[in-house]
Amino acid sequence: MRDGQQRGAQAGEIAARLRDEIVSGAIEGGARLGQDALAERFGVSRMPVREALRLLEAQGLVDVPPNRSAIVARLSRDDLLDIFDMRASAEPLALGLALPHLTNAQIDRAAGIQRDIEAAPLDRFGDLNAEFHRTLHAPCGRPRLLAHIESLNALADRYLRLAIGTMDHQGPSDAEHRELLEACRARDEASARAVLTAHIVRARDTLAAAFENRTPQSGKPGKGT
Amino acid sequence: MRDGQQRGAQAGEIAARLRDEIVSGAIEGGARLGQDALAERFGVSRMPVREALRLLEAQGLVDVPPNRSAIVARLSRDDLLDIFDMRASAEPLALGLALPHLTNAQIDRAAGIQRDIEAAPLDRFGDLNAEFHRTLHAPCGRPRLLAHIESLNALADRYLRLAIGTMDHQGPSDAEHRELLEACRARDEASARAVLTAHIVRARDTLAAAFENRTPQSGKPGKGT
DNA sequence: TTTCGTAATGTTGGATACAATTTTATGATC
DNA sequence: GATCATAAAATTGTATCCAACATTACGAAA
Repeated sequence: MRDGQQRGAQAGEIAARLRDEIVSGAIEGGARLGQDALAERFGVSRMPVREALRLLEAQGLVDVPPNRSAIVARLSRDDLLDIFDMRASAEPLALGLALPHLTNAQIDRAAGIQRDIEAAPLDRFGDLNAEFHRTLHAPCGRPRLLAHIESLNALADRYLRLAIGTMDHQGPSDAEHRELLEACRARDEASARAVLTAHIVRARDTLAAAFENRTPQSGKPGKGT
Repeated sequence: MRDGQQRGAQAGEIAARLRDEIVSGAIEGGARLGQDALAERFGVSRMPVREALRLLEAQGLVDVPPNRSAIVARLSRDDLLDIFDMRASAEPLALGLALPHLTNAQIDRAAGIQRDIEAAPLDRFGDLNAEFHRTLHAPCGRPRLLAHIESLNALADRYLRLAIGTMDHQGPSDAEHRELLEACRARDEASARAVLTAHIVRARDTLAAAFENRTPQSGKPGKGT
């Protein structure tokens, strides 16, 4: 970690790596993130670690209570609904704004990503799926909205990984993605928004059901690394 | 500043005071926020100042480029549209979710706030208006959604203050608030959402028009304190 | 005069050191 | 054995110090 990066980038780098581990489930909800342990692990002082934790807090992935160790945000059914309803509200907005500026080349690119999704292993679904939607949303030209959606996707991925493979999510998702591409090709905003909303709402309900039947994760703290 | 606060609260306190000054326009967009100057002004070291700047950055009120001084986010028409379209998407969602849990007492409280709005001086409109909407949204029980809306309102207030008084915003706004209260009393979700959406979209368009005719703020840096 | 390169100044990022708070461990008392 | 008070250890918050980067000032050359 020490070398090979610009001066003000340590916090961002640490945040990115922690984010990956939290989203992937390598670090479970409720785990303690001690500043000292993290600093030693990444070979830096506690200062960039603190900034990284603040970044993750702003994104909603960790909770940083005053004078106490940071805690990885716990998963809950209410939180899942909170996140996915926000997605169902924000993403169709971005798509609708992007549609008039969307080029056929961009739609083709999204279609290519969808082919990758159907061919690639399941553990890459999260990243590819985000890339698919990002391609369709980007032309909206709204930096704040896009950042908001990215942030929500990171939160949503934690729930997705819990359920992926356990339920029949992939089949319907692929079909909906193709429907979405068709609506985009036709530049049919109402249809595209409706398909996307239904896509997210169905994912929400599928994941909520899967979340209830999950193998209960160890509720105890679990010393963090 | 030194006394009268808990140990881990300096950053939050500083952030709150800076936020007020930015939102109220006391510090203009583009102003430099030097860590040293802020630390001296608040009578603390640069460390809590840095955290405060990160908080404000996460909220989108300042830009913190690496190795350079923080800058108060500049206002722009595109940014205004970005913010208000997100509000028009998020707030009706919160209202719709809150409506089934909304009590008559809460609606009465909102009506009381609306009476205050119509009586109070214009410079209190921002706070009271936020309180009015907060009262109606709170029962939705979605912490992330509510925090998102609060954050957007702080951003929106900057544009509101630019235009307040210059255009006929107050009249329509009061009427729309009363319409909204009626729809809530009738527990008519579709109507309430429609009224709120129109309320925000009209505000967006009014403020966008006012923004074009604004007295051009000094585009130069302006040493910030 | 303009432009480019270099030095001086100012400002931020990170490391170390210390103070305050929380947490855990210990022991006394019921 | 359980509970509460007290003390030790661990952990965070803040201050101070140094190094790296950026900006500005200055001067030389075209």
